[in-house]
Amino acid sequence: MLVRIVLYNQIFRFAVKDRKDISMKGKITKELLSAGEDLLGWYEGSKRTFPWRNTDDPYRIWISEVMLQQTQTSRAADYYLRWMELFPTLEDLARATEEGVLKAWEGLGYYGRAKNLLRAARLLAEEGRDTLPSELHALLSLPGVGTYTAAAVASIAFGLAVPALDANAKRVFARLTDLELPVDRAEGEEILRNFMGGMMPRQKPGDFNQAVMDLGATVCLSVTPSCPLCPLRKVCLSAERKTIPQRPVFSQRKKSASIEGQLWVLKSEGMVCLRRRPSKGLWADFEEFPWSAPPLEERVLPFPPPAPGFFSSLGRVRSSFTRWRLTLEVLLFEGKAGADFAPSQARWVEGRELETLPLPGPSRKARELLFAKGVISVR
DNA sequence: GAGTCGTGGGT
DNA sequence: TACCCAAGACT
Repeated sequence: MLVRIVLYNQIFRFAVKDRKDISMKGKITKELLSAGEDLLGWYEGSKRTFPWRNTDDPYRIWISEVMLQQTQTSRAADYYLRWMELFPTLEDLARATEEGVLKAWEGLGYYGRAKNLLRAARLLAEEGRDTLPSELHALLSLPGVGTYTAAAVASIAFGLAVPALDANAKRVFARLTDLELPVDRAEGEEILRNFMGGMMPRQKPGDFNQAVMDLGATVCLSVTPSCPLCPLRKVCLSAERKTIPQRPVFSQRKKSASIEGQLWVLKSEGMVCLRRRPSKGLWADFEEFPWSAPPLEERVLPFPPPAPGFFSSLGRVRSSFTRWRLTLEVLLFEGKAGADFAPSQARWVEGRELETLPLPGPSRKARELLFAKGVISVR
């Protein structure tokens, strides 16, 4: 709760206070404020079109913002449209099942987001609400809503003047201020959030936040920025000093490691064998084909591995998360359950059930292999 | 603060 | 191929 209050104070300053206390090596000047207006003008002519920009429904904006956490817009669009057909309102979502929500989220990653959406919808429904609250602190109290998402929803759906500091905004303002501090640490973030909040025009905060993101996604690119096209080039300290390629600065990038292993598809009379994952950690609560990739995951398999000679390889599937790059060989065992293999802590499901079951990445790709190779015939 | 949590496209 | 990284939140 304390954390929530601190976050709340961090972004709430800009909803109530003036353009003071900008802890930049410079201040919010008239030129900068004017540039902010220029950016709004640029946005009017250059903004991207997305399905979530056709609405002012706070529920829809909330869903889109959560889907877009660490996710590129091009991937979220289809999921958003499908989600709105399945769960068009907050009440619909509150009545949904977790399996239904996870199935709708399947393939989008960070599945805690979907679980949190459901939790939040149920919490709000219990309070008798039919839409999102408009107060910043109430938004922040929802599971899965942090500083960025609260500010985005508050500004876009409710017109509150709070800066939504996402990765795009960090890049844009780290360059504008030529910030040498890392943008993934509290000190750097605080400076950038102050700067952005100070520069933000008070009349269209939602448009301003989205303008910054669009600028970061189409002009102020990470590797190949188009500075000549930038409406902020005249006030960009980094462009002036030719430090664009060095901005923004990140504190640490951890290296990743490759791991190889095997994934087993046990098939017996049209049925396949799945196990359930633990309720915490990676792919929590999902069912999946059993796999092993020591030393990353040395879990007890639900069966003694079948004798060699009865299997065929269907190909490889890849998946990466945190600092691991996982490659699994998909091995198919066809035989008779009980005789050729005897799973213990697993369940058998009909092949066609795989379609409706939410599966984690490797199992999802293995399922596609099964369908593609006609091992299981549905569709 | 540092780790964890997914995925697929871009270079 | 082997990286990088994107509309972050949580523990």
